[in-house]
Amino acid sequence: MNFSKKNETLKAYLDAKGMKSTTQRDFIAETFFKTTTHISLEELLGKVRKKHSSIGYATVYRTMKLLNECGLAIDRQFGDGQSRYENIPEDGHHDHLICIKCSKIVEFQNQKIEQLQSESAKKHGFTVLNHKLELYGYCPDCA
Amino acid sequence: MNFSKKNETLKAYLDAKGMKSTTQRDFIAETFFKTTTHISLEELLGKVRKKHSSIGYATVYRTMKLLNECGLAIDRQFGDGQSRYENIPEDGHHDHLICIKCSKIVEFQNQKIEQLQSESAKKHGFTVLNHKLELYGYCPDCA
DNA sequence: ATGATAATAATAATCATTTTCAATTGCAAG
DNA sequence: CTTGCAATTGAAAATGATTATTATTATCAT
Repeated sequence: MNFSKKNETLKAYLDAKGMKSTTQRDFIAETFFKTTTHISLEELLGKVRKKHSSIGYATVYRTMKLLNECGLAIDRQFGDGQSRYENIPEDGHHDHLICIKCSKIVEFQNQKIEQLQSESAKKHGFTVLNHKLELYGYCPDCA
Repeated sequence: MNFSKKNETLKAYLDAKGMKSTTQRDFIAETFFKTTTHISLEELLGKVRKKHSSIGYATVYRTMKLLNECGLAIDRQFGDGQSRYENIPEDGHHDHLICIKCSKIVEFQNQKIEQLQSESAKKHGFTVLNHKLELYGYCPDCA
């Protein structure tokens, strides 16, 4: 996989802030870009440590905060007490079903909903760039 | 104000779980039902203690968790490290159009979207109690 | 290579939320 | 109306995620 565009964005952001590119930052970012779901910091650290076993918690936290700031990661809270970061997918946006009992998260897509959102927005003269749809309830196991 | 319907829902939920109705629970719920914004646990405790000064943190946390579980409160996280709860208005749920430039917020409702949400949820075996839909973009003035 | 500066890993500290537990309360059967 | 017992409570301790600290190490322009 090639993340040259994302890497470019990150590098530009670091430059602009007078920050440096490091082995750890690059590897954490690279690892994150390969993910497809909303990964928790702990899970990400696990993946990262398979190659670089000495990378610490704080570095992952700091790096993900950076990626969020430069628009490469979306910070999401699903109410289970953990922050998760979502890699911005190449193939479009997905919405979430969240179990309020066991915190299970299921992704789904519904093109019609997206379409209706655009209509509602247009009705109020809004130009929508981004949206967030979360449905809360009980999953099959907790119903 | 009269919250008989909400109180009924809460009582039914407690009954079904073999839980009891208590002075503290009732008062915390009543206090919460009067709120109109996203109140933090700490703020709610403050309001509650004006009348019942000895009610503890844990009881407020436990009660709000209950209200969330039976669909009477929406748990919201704004990324500031605190949980907030939103009281569900009597006249139905509102979705939000949010301007990323001037922060204007417009509420809207779309019955078809709600319907499609139910369908998506059912497809995954979820029972949805509440939802959150936020559309981010530019309002007419900022477009 | 050197030096100034930023970044890191490990650790401790912080802060919101949960759990624990002894004391209290609600409720239903008698 | 009392009694008995399970559920609930408040206070304090514990937990768990996140952040700050600090000595050490890595980066990069010179």
